[in-house]
Amino acid sequence: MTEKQRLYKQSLMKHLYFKRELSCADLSSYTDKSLPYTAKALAELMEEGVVVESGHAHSTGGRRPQMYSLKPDIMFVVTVAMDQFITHVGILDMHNQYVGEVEKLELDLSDQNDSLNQLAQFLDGFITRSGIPKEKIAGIGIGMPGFVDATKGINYTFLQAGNDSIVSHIEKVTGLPVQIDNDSSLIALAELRLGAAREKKNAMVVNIGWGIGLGLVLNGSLFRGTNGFAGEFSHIPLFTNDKICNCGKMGCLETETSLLVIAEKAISGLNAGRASSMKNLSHNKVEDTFRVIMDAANKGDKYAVELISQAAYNIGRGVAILIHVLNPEQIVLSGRGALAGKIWLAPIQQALNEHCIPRIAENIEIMVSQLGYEAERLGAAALVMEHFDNIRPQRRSHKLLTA
Amino acid sequence: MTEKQRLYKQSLMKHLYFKRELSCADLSSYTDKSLPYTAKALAELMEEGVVVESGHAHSTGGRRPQMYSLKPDIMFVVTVAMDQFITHVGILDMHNQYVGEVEKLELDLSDQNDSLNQLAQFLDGFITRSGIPKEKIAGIGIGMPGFVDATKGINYTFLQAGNDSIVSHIEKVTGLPVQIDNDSSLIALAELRLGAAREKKNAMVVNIGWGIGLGLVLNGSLFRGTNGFAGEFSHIPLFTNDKICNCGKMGCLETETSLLVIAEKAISGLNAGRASSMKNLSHNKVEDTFRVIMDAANKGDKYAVELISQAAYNIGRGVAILIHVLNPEQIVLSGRGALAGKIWLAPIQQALNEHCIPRIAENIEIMVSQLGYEAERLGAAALVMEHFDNIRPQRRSHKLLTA
DNA sequence: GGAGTGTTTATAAAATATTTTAAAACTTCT
DNA sequence: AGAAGTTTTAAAATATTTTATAAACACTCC
Repeated sequence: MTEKQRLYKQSLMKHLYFKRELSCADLSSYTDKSLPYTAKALAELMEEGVVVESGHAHSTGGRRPQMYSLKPDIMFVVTVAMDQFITHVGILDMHNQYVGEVEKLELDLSDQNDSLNQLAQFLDGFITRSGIPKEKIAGIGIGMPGFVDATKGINYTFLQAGNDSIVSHIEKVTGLPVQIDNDSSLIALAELRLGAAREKKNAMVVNIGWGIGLGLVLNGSLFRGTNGFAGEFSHIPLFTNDKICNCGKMGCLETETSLLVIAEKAISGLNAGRASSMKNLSHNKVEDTFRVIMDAANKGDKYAVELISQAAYNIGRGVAILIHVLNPEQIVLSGRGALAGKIWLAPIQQALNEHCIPRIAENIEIMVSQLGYEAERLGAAALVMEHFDNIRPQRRSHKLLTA
Repeated sequence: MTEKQRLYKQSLMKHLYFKRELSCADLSSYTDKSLPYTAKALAELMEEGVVVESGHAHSTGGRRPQMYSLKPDIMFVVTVAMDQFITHVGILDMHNQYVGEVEKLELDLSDQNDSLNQLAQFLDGFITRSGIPKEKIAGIGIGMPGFVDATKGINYTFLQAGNDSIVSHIEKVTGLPVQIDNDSSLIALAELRLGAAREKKNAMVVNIGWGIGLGLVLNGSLFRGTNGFAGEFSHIPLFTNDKICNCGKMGCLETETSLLVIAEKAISGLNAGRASSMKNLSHNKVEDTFRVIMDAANKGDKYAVELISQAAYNIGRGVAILIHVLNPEQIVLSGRGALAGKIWLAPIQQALNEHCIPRIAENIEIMVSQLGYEAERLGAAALVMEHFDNIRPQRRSHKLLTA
């Protein structure tokens, strides 16, 4: 088998991973190769035990197509979803089902000490504990907040690795191929391949969290810009307020819209005597504080709704800019904030009505993500599979395709 | 010769058009085909008289490559650059040299009457007068302001064509393939293929004119969004002023930055007694008024410089947003405004310093276009050639490749 | 200032990849 | 039951790359 054919088969596997189940004709048109040619490759993959038949699909007026899917245990992906304090690690099979438990690692990203090595060691141990042989692991996908240069494998904000890159350090420790990217981009990737943005060509995925992240789907694929920094939505200069952002500048979108800002406004508002059902908010436990605010808003607490609406409206102003510049067909709200769902939707829509030229906004679909907390984890796995058909061969165990 | 080979040769021609002169090895790597294969196609193109040898290039350490270029008169492109009042029409050969004179047509775009048909008839007459047989014309490229849907061939702002599209109407009258796009996008295309953004993967081309246009180069090609509306920079909601924009909304970038606004500010400032060397500004002749302001600024008139600087700074704020969202490697200033050159540069840079996260802005190259008024015309020609390797065959005369 | 070494381009022949064509096998619709 | 549409398979034809070899040139070393 030549390199080229191997690559083609990997590309088929990639499509089968993302779409779960496809006919030979589907694969042929996705890969732009002729039917007989993909049929041949598919037959080989079945011979190798990688692909299995999975029944027949409905007829569309002719012979019913034989469907194919990946054998779920032919390969696995390690997914790592980090936030500032906690890292979730899991293993997914080729049907995106968890194998074993998702484990938590308490890792303070802003702690400059030894976090990277801690992570690497933990991952190596986790893989060993799982009992899955490394030859069957396609790679490790990592999502983290911060300024991530995905091509260099570096995070300029967290986990400094000295001279080494994050990617190469973990690759050395685990012996497996590693991919990293910014959390918002991975959420967008998950939506693109497995979620609301499937089949969309241009979509904006807004990640409402401690900052306001953005993942861009342009021309049907994830867009990362020149250095992988694209989507720094949180720090666009949109206000003429005097609030200093933690990026050092003033007037960033984040200074009026992030969950942190909402929490702080709530606390100072209550202290100033605003009437509300909310109680016991604390600066220290932002996570809890925010949950309380969300719950109150869901129950109709007027002040809580007002706080969220203000933030949402301002996010909407930012989204209006995106719409004018990029003319997307869909906006997906995602992240912690979006879990509260539709409270965000109306004020954002309101802002779009006020700030968008009607013709450019009229057909845009605005929705809340269904993937929830799974988004980043699925995105991390998707990141590995996204590269599966053009990964450097020496980085992949040879046994994967001959097992 | 099969369809596929014909397409491949057309793709070679396209590359030769844009790069002017290439070696066989260059073409092979641009098109991702093997050297012997492109050598064979190239030999055929030479046989057909389409391609000629054009000397040897310098050696890069080995045998000097034979260079090839298109025979300039093998084919021609009609370029049409429209603004609100005047339309410039010309014919370019395969070396981007004008054949005959550029002709002007006074055509008021906002006049709903019969402008489209007038244009179509004028173009047909122009082509006939040129003496070039239609079989040798690859197509007509048209750039115009407004909301252009390039795939549908419609302009929602100007030149309504009833049930018909602009493209199909002109195709019917002239019998030639027609492409249209928004003026700012064409300027960006010209910069990408023939100007400052050659070899760049991500660039923003800002078109400073009666509005502030934007052309986006993303992943090495022109980005148009879902409906071809991408780049509506002029109407992003960036200010909380009360000025009503001609789009009907308030706070658009255009309300503080367009050349029209600068002219109006200048007039009212002078009426209010501001000291300046500028004289005789008039609301009616904005074109002249703006020229006077530019000249004054170039000569150091303090008020003129101040007016332009304010506008430029605000454009810079908008560009800062683009930089955060799209992480480009280059910003090109273009259009009428940029003809005044470097007066704009400093305030824009100033705004970026204030509003951009340093790491994301530090390597961005900001420059003034060298193409000047030629940009849109070259872009219109480039638009035709951009589609040359995937145009529907029935839309092209058969003689082009067998002449 | 030539001989040797390494690099790049050019071309022909051989090998392989890929598509086209055609026919068979199903399914649905009428 | 027959017509029309769709998938599947096999054989033939074509497209494309690989391999091998030669030619042209730059650079270094003596």
